[in-house]
Parts: sequence; structure tokens; C-alpha cells
Amino acid sequence: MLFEPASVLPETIYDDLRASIIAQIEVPGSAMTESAIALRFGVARPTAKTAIERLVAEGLLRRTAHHSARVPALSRDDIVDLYDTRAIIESAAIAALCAGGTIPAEALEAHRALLSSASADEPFATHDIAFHRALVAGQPSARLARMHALLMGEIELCIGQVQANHLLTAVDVAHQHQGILDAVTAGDSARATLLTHAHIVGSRDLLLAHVDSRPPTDGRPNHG
Amino acid sequence: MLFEPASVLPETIYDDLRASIIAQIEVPGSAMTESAIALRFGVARPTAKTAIERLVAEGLLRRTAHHSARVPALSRDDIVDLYDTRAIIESAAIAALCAGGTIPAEALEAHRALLSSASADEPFATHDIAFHRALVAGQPSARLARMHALLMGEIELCIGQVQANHLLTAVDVAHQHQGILDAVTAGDSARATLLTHAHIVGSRDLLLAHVDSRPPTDGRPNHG
DNA sequence: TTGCCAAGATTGTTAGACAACGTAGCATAT
DNA sequence: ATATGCTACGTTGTCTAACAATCTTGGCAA
Repeated sequence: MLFEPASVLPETIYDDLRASIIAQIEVPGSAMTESAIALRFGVARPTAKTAIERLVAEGLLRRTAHHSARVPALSRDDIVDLYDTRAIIESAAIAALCAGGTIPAEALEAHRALLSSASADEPFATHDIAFHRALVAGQPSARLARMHALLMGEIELCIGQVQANHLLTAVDVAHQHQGILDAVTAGDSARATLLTHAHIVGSRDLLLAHVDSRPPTDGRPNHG
Repeated sequence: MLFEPASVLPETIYDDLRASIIAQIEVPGSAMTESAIALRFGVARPTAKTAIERLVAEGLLRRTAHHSARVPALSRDDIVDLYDTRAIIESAAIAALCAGGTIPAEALEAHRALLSSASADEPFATHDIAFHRALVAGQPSARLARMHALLMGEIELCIGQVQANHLLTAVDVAHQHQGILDAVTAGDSARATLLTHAHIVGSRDLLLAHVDSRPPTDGRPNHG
């Protein structure tokens, strides 16, 4: 993903598990043992192991030595940290993109897809994420793109919640995206940075308000 | 490192190889095959493989499918990208540190060690790096610290060169560090951010001037 | 109730093997 | 002599099977 898809078989398992986690088919806290994954996909345990290790490296699973990997339940602090760091990285990336002044084709495509899913009232999280990924990928710094990719795994967990609970509509998101695109096209770096920051912090606050309104399903915040 | 040392044996190999690469015992371009590493450390090939994969993830090795991992020769563009991204991340981290207003104990310790190596005219790159790592680690955002750790692997490659060629003295570095510490202690976020940025960009420019003054060992800039 | 011990579960590590892929060198044809 | 295609080798990708080390859990005894 960041560098090379080293292999295809673990890649398949990785993709499948990743989708399961983000779609919250695997509830937070549930354990994923190497053996179980291996059995489920009909592969050897080491193969399942590499897939799990990739998800751990990406922050989508957590584990300690000799313990099963578990789907993390993001705390309020995690969400704040995640979005704030993302705002730093992505604002810098948009600023770098302004220097070039051209919008990547993939970003425009994702933007159109988002608009069409808005009128069809379909799930739009995928297109939202694709848009942001494309913008950052189109900017010249490879390291900044790498940082962003590392963050987006966990961010997808959050965006999935934003969409599932209808905290934002596709129209809202598309409108904010349009503003960013306009600023970049105009070469207005300050405005583009500001809008990007506001876009991200806005999503963060909506998600936080939602989390605060409904305390965690389990009443043990100080555990393990 | 970032999350958990999953295992001890690959960790040992990883540490050893990492040190070899940063000390430039392994010259850029040299190949490291899985079998060779396995033989050298007396372990199975998969064990060597995991160590190599960690180094690849950190940017200290590069490889493509069915090719040996190779120590990268950082290009001029790589150096610029690396330092500029580092400036973004680390400036943000120092700003976050100012909110707390307290200097981590490890940072002070590294600072003292740097001063003492200045008077003894010893290698100081280790303490320089430890100082920056400690400052970022002492700041509250776990994700920002993760980004920084990912960057520091390749940065160490550069700092090794700065020291080997005496582009900066330990006294210079310590003086700049002192300024950053003072600004953080005073809670002057703007000044701390500015000094951090200048410190990093200054190192970058020294290294670039050095690289420009002596063209690459091999006369093929447009290759691969 | 508390502490200890043993069994089960899980991961860490290894050995060995075969398959897939890339490269270099050789043989052949022009 | 040169260019082209093929073959053999080196390297990584992936798998199976097994043993070792470690953590947790349950039962038993004081």
C-alpha cells in the first residue's frame, strides 16, 4: 500500500478483514486469533499472521505479545488526537498542492462520485475518503503522503461512524470539498489551508458531540 | 517501537541491521538478501524476512517484489522532502508541548549529554536525535509521535552525514536546542515553533550545500 | 477467601519445500 | 559480428507442520 503489495494472498485477507473492521462487522473489543483467521480463509497460520500484522501496523487492530489481536474501541481522546493530527498533515498537504495549482484527476473523479451518491442517497464515505486521499497523493511530498496514509486507516473507522449516524450529508461534504477545490485552483494557499482545517475540525466536533451524547456501550472506561 | 516489540528475535536482528545501515557500514546500493541475513544471524529465513520488512516499512531499506532489499541512496529531493516534512511534524509537536509547558526529563538528559560530548569532541548525533525524540514523545499526541518516529529512521541517515562531514558542531546544535527549550519553558509557542523550524531547515541547507558541492559518487543521476 | 498449580489457548519461531518471477549468460540464427 | 530467444540460476513468495515460550483460566488446597 505505502510501497509495494508484497504478496497477493495475504493482501486478499488483509482487504477482507479491513473492510469487515471498517464496516463494523467486527465489533470493537472482539478478538481475532491467527488460527481463526487462517481457518476462515483456508490458509496457513503464518499467512493470516502477516495480514493481521499489517492491520496492526495501520492501527486497525491492536495486540500485545502472546495475546489475540483486537479491534480497538476508539476513545474520545483517540478521536481528538486522530482528527487534530490529520488536520495538521492534510492542511500542509493542501498547501503544497496549491504550489502546483492543479487538481489531481482522481480527486475530481471522487468529487463527482460523491455528488452523484448525494442525489441517490447512497453511502458516500468511500468517495469522501477517496477524495482526500487523491488530494494528498497529488501533492509532491512522498513522506507527507506516507504520514497521511498511516493516519487514514483509523480515520476510516471514524468516518464510518459519521456516515452510519447521518451526522453529515453527502451534500454538506461535497459543498465543503468544492470550496477547497476552488481555493486550490485559485492558488489561494491560505484559504485552502483554512478550509481544509475547518472541514476536518468540523467533522471531528460532530463526531465528538455524537459520542458524548451516547456514553460507551460498556461502563468500564478504566479497564486493561 | 511504535506499538509493541512483537518478538525478540527479529527485534535483535532489526536493531543490528538498523545500526549497520545508519553507521553506513552497509554502503548505499548494497543488496541484503533474506538468505544472507538468515545465515549471518543463524536464524530461519522467515525470521530474517520480518526484520527486513520492518526496515523497509521504516524507509531504511527499499525493495521491489522478487528483488533483494537494498540500502537506499538518498537523493537531493529525498533530503529536501525528508527535512521539510520533519519541520512540519516537529514544529506541530513543539507547539503541542508548549501547551503543557514542561520539558520531558529525557530531553534534558539528552541535552546535557550533548553538551558534554561537545567539550569532549565526541560523536554527538545520538544525543541530538535523542533530544528531538524525547521532545516529541513528551507531547500528548500519540499519532504525531508515531509520524515523527516513522520519519526519524531516514533522518538518522542524514544526521549521520551531517556529523561525519562536520557540517555542524555539537556546540552549535546545543545552542539551538537551548533556545527551543527556553521558548517552551516560557510558554512562547510561536517562538518555539519558529526556532524549531529554523533549526531543522538550517540543518537541511547545510547538508544540501554539502551534497551539491560534491556530486554523487556515481555519475548517473537519471537512472532507475 | 486466598494462594498455588496445572492445563488449555495463543503466539513466537523454526525447518523444509515448492512455485513464481527476473536476470544473466549461452546458443543460435541472421 | 550482432541480435534474438531460451535456459539455468538466484531470489523472493507462500505453504505446511511442528515445537517452544508465554499468558490466562480454572480447580484445588490451606
